[in-house]
Amino acid sequence: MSARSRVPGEQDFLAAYHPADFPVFAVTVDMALFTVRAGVLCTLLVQRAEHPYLGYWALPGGFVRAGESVEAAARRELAEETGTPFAGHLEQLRTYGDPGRDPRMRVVSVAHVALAPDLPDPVAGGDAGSARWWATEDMRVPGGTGVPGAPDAGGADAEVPELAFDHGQIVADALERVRAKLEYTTLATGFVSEPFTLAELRRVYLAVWGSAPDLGNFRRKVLGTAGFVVPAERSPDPAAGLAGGRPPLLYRRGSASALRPPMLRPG
Amino acid sequence: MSARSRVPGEQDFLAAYHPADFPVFAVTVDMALFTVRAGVLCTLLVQRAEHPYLGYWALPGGFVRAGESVEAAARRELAEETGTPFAGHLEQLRTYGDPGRDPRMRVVSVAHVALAPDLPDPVAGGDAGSARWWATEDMRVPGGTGVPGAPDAGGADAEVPELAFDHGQIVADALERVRAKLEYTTLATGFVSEPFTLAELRRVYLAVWGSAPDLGNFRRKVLGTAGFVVPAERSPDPAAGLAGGRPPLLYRRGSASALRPPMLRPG
DNA sequence: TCAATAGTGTCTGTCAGACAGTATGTG
DNA sequence: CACATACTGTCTGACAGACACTATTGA
Repeated sequence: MSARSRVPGEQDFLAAYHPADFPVFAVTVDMALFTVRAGVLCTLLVQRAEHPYLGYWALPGGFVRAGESVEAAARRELAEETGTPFAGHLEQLRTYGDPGRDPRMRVVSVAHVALAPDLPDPVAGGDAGSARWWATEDMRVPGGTGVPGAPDAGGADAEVPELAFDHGQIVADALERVRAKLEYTTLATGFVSEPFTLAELRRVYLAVWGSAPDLGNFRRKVLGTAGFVVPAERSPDPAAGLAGGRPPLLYRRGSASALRPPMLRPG
Repeated sequence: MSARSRVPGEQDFLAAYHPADFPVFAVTVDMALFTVRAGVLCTLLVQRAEHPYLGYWALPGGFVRAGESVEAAARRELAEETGTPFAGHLEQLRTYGDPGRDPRMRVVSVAHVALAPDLPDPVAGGDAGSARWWATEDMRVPGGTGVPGAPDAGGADAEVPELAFDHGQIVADALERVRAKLEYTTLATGFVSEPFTLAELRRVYLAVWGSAPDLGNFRRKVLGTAGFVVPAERSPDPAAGLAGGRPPLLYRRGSASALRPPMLRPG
């Protein structure tokens, strides 16, 4: 950027520049926000209160504002939905820009994946008529089979949301991204709040993959990977004593992010 | 999509809809196109003939047209640069949309990664002043160290292009994507033209990673992975006899796309 | 016969899958 | 004590790293 000023004539050019005839787009962000609640992988959806797709469920999102970066727009939307500055993991997924995906006008949406530990029920208000967590397993998603084998949140005849726009495809792509990153990164720690036990961390894999790695092998992999987790002080927490059994050791997230070699999904 | 028409009032709403006051963007595609030429990983750049960044080198790309999908725009740009419909691998990389990345107006660019075997020198003409292949190793890229150990195309004091916009960052991200995908997919076969030898395929890894896997282990992995490559008929090609030595077996791309477990980079 | 390229065999360590066992808490 | 949860040990097979070896061509 700093080297640009040395091009002769550029300032004059820019001063005289007027946008030419190119197509005009709206740019939005859509957030596939995941959390694990009671052992079930959940996705946040909002029910549309306006046309098009009135009454359908959609990913939270909105327009990118003038002067606002795409990532800033994503964080703003997350903060609006959760009521606090977003502290979890956020990454870009991909951009969906087919003509006709929004019947109003030409919109390209930069979809993101976000995840955080055990988020509360969404705050009321906002531009959405209503917002709630849905078990990702229950969402009818293109090519997706849900999460077979995971604890069932709503039974076989649970409600299923009808998704607006191409948001079913976005959820499917986001879910596959999260499943894949659990294999070769330490992303799973982003689903648990600190301090956490290894059993809690393993239940994240169960919720996301639908099956958990063998207990012993899982412990060996996690504890044998430098920086995956670090021991935490044993809290004098008596509230955890609701279940009889040996009290578990506690851990916090480590500094490592990659897993080499990866932890492969069973099956 | 077909279920939408059942929402009462939607057609009326859309008929009366006028775009509200939201920011207006231009949407472009930028193509990080890779090929291997004479054992060297190369990237196509075009020299800008206009402000801003006049004289700087940029990734080929352009505006997405009205009614055109983002992927169609990417394929159109590739065809314009190479002179033929693009037959290689194409995938979306990520979207770059920081305000200020283009001084003229607000632009979000959907960057793509493309690769193909041994592409020829670019065709003259087009909107670019000139286009040429650059050794990816020679490109000054944020956080990048080039490809140490690979055959050197231009010597230690080779020319280095100065990149326009944030294209240095895009090239760095694209290179890392390709390097990573060589580990867990069969993407490397997209760099060689059929039929190919295992030595040629291995030289792809050398060019992209800067170091090649051990010969014996590489053959074991490739031939032991069902669908990575399939044997081709031994061509009666006498032109290949320019070098003394045992004539190699020939292969074609197989149907497999994933490598489980992956082939890890050395180092 | 030599040089040059292609291809094979094998030893070894690492690590994941499978699963049986031990430890430590509560009622 | 039984019981529940947490944690450890170990056998085995798959596979990658390292490297020595054989094969087939042309000059």
